[in-house]
Amino acid sequence: MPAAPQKRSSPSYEELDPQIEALVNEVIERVADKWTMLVLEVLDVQGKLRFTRISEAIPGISQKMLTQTLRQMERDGLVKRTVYPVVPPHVEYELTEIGRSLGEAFCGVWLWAEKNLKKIEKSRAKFDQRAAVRFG
Amino acid sequence: MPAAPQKRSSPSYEELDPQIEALVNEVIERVADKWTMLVLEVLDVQGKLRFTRISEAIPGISQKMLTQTLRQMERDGLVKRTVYPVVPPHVEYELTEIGRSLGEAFCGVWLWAEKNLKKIEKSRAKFDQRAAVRFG
DNA sequence: CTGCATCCGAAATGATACTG
DNA sequence: CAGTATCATTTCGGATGCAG
Repeated sequence: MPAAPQKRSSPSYEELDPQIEALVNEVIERVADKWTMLVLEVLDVQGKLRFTRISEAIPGISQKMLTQTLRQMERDGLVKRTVYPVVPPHVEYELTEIGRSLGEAFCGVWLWAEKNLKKIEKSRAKFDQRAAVRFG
Repeated sequence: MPAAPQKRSSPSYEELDPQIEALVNEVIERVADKWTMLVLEVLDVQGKLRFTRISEAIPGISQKMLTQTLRQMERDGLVKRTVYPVVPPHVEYELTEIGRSLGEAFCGVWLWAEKNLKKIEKSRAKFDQRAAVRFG
């Protein structure tokens, strides 16, 4: 998509080839996943952890989703998986360098969410109220 | 939801009540949505736009998803919707102050993705190769 | 032009049972 | 303990038709 070259009043993201941009979008979609972010935070905060510890730290997650998420993160190089060949199995997960840097990058969003939580809730309440009025 | 208060050993993002944290997570999940981010970027770059313009700027999106996304963003106070009572209808969308600040917050993630794209692809290739070997 | 309602198939996720 | 496999369910998303 040749997207007519456009002036950006305030270049906040950078100009990119459409192709690169698509790839970046894809990466972000993957990484901005709900569980991925929670796992990221847990590992960032608590360091090296076993499978069960992580699942305990993330209340709603199923073992299926945790496995899946950890695999993806491992594949993307965000997480390092260490298996100790003992019985019963002992597996540890920890963030890699890239993983930690992603944590930092997300920090901005985290802070934003924290900071704007009240405003958002207020906005929602207002919106819902207006909607309710409309339908009597 | 009384959610048993939990101890956190080493807070990296800020110590938060589990309740606040849950809300923050919820906000992030909402906001980290695929279409939301694309709409966010388009409006950030191009400013005030009509419905059809936005849909043109985001190749894969269906009208349903665009409507849905814009509604959510409006509800969260990220987007301002202006209706000109003319016929045919004329509706314009633009980011609010909060919306723009979210754009900035996400900028870090965007840059991260751009910067680490290569590493991620390399990591994936390696991972997939190992997996392939495992299964002959 | 904008956008809501509905139907339908596809994909994501959860619950459960089982294995090394 | 750390998964895999399977099945049931929910959710998502696209297509279509209609309305203000």
